Amino acid sequence: MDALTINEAAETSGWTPRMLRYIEELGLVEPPRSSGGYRLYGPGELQRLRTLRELLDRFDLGLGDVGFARRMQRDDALRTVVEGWLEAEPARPEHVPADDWLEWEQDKHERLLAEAARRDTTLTETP
Amino acid sequence: MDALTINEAAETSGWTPRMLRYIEELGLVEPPRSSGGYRLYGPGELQRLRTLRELLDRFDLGLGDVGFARRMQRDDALRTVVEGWLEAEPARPEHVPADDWLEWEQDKHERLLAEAARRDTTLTETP
DNA sequence: CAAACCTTGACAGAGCCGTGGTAAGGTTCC
DNA sequence: GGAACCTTACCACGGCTCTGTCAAGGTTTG
Repeated sequence: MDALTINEAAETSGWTPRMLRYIEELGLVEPPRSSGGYRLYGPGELQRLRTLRELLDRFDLGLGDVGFARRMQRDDALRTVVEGWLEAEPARPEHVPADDWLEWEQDKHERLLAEAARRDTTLTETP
Repeated sequence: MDALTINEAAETSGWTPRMLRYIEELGLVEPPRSSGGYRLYGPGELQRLRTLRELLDRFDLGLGDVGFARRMQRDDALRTVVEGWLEAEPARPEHVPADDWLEWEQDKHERLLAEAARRDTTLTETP
């Protein structure tokens, strides 16, 4: 019986029960449930909750930030497109004529977005 | 003279001038400046601004989300720790006794946070 | 079975985010 | 040199995030 109920978990982790429910809603820490529906926080969940707090304090993040990171990690299309966009940031290479560069950029993003679209439809189209 | 000034760039990109300044503030699109301080949007910046809009619409993101992704990409310590935290999420492996698993988890996070600290101090301590 | 706990759902407020506007002043260029 | 543009720096406001609290009802356990 080393699983804590929500109020106990709140006390040991430093979060409030309300926040524990919110954190679960964001998909960050999702404890298993008892047969009656009670959340059961085991050592793993408690550890995650403590390190989560450290993470937020240390880097001044919000729960939403970590939630977004989680989403990026799970959604291949999202991650690919965002990373593609960010990678295109560096200054224009001087050795490539501006026109060609633009064309290359456009092509690249079209490819990325097209790929994302393909995955979307692959996932959603179920006739 | 194929560099547009902020109002022209706003018109062609669909953003408002106010938003272009905000986007720059977030570090997402930082156009070079004229000698007098005017922002100069070249083809590359315009392309980035258009794809940024697409990106936000397509995945229902906020500018803050992309800003956070950018921060993660540039800050090694941040990326390492966040990814480490997220990777620890999967369910407890059944074949590892709970106590050992917890210990392993703690060690892992301590290592990650310690590494982050080391990088911080390496960067900030300049006696 | 009853006390003490848990559940979901709703409302509520403080604070931040995205956005617009405006003012005071500098730059460009005809 | 002056019209038209740009700069930064503020104030403002609707909406969303985070957090608390309460209500109505189900679960656990002595």
